[in-house]
Amino acid sequence: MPELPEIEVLRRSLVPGLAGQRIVAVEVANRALREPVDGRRLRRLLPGRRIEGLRRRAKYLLIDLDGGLTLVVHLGMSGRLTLAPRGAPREPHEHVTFQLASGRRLRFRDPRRFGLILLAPTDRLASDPHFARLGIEPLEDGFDGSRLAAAARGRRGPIKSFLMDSRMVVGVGNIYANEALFAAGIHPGRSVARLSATRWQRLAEAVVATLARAIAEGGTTLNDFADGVGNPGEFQVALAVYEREGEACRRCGGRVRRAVHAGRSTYYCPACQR
DNA sequence: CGGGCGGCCTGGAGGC
DNA sequence: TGCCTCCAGGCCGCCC
Repeated sequence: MPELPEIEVLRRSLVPGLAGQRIVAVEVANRALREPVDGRRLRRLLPGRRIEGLRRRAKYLLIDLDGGLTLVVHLGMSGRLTLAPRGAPREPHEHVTFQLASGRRLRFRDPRRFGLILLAPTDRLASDPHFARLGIEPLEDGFDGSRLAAAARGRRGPIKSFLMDSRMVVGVGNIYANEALFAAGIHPGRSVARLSATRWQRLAEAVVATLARAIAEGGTTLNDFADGVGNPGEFQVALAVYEREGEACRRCGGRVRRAVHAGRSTYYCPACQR
């Protein structure tokens, strides 16, 4: 489901129901996520804590708690984090549930269990192994073509793989890499070693514009994405190339093509992207 | 060293 | 209808 826009949409949707709330209990029904959930630690450290705010880093949602702790949630491919009303029945694949003082519950569901839940001291997040090697945040000040070009110096390989490499740029997954490259008019297979400064800049601007528009549209709902209160996104209707193999390019009318880079589907218009 | 690929899991879609 | 294969929005680690 979730790339940067979906996590940002989720974050915003959860603020009203979570900010200032106290966690009163934690249940772990299934600890087998990408890394085992430390249920004992969660139950020992979370009850009684107040949620001070929600942040996002890359595709991680950061729930800051009083006492200097941060609850880190990653949705993987199929994770969902939603607020359920008091008394709502447990749902399938609901692996971790946080009971709130308001009576609502924050529940984490994840059929494929590629997600992640962990607790870390807020002031040590940056050096946590999950965060230490993350690259540039594309929606922060200073993100531009020259920073992208600098990160790519000495590297080889297709620009699409570079865009999706979280050590270089964070938050851009398969959907938005495809869409941003289309918006920039750059062929996804083009080597990072053969991109002019002008095109690096165009790409940076396309990444920002694509992510910002997707956030404004509430994210992309292909199968099952919904924000923290159940609203689906609308950006899927604006997708220019993703999952549109054989359909008409919205710009030139030619056929959208599919290829594979690093084992992932790549969609592009061979006429518009060079 | 950096890039590419398989594997982790389950469910849904499509083919036969 | 039912079974089988393939594929999926992320990420890590192994291999070359």
